[in-house]
Amino acid sequence: MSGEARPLRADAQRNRTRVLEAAEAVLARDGLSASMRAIAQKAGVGLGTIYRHFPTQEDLYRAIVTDRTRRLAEEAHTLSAAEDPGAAFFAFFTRIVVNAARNKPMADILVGSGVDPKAAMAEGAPDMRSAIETLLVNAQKAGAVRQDLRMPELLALLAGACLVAERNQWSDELRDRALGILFDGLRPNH
Amino acid sequence: MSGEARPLRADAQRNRTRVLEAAEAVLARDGLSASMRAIAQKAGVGLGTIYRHFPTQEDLYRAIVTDRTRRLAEEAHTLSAAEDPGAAFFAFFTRIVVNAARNKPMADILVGSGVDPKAAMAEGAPDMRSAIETLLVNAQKAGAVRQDLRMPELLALLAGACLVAERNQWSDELRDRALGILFDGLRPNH
DNA sequence: GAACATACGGAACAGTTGTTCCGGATGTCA
DNA sequence: TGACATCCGGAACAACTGTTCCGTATGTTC
Repeated sequence: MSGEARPLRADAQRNRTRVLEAAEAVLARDGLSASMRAIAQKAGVGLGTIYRHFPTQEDLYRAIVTDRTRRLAEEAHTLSAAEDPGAAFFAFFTRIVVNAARNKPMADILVGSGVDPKAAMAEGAPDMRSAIETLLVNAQKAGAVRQDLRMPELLALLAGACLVAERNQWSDELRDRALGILFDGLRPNH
Repeated sequence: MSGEARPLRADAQRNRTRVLEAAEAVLARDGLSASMRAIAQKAGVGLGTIYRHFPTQEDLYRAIVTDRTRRLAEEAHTLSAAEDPGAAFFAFFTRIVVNAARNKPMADILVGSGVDPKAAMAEGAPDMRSAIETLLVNAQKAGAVRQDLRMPELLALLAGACLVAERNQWSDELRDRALGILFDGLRPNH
């Protein structure tokens, strides 16, 4: 119902993207416990400026997380079109974990809309969920993933991998070793 | 060097265990973000009383976490004596995860003495680490666990499982499904 | 039961946090 | 350039946090 919003003033536009960038950096570093003051400082901006653009901390965080999530969901679609189903599935799993290592809040989204109020933060979450589900189903049809694997346990394992990744600074090698073992468990034929 | 400390006054002794019990309960519920006030209230005790017994929040938390850790390490020894190596290994893995679901800080210990200052909290951590290592080596000798599995990735996978367990209230069924898949990855012969 | 060390409770302090508010600066448009 | 809506900065507020302090109460000892 709200018509076309008049374009932002130039400085407002500039500050908005500054805040977004700073928030992304600080969130990546501190996770969901990042403070508004830290973001304001990083952005070289006053506190009021942040609140002018994002009425609430949650609004700001959601803007970022939703964006990340959507981008990942797109990647999933690209992958499932380009590669063979098995490779696409495992590649995307890895992609999410790598992403989580650099974006602390990622894992919290995946644990799902559990008890934690901050967990149900991303509007893009359902998109990503369905993207994952598509990859899973296709990989199973192709025989690259065990038939008895279902979404709940897949998400649980994915979330676990992300949670570890966001806490430790894994070497690439360790990450690959751990994921390799996990992937062996996901494959059929034991 | 400090000689025998005179026994605590009766009420002091009573309050000390009250605090410990309350802290355990609150820590299990709120994790490492539990507040001293919450613990004091749960214990039916003043704030000063807590600080008399535990000079610092970290001291209190460490007392509990260290105790838990030691008990788990003992369990590991018992298991490795009683059961066959493979069963002992997987049983203990499961045991830790179940424990983590009820004791929020557990997982944070396992991620190791990383960046997080609160992670290096438990003095019993090395004990548990070596307990796990023993179980692993024995299970490998018995051929129940793949030979190329080493401690770093094992701890990573274990930590991941614990982190998920402490966040979601898993049904027992989901937990078993997820662990089942993970265990398949840990076994030899693919 | 008196005397004394010990321990208790909770107000008070210092540091966070998210959020609000408003005087003053700044971009925009005639 | 002038006039005005828009936007900015950061002090101030309220609600938290861990921690300190001290008047009071309580257990212990003779």
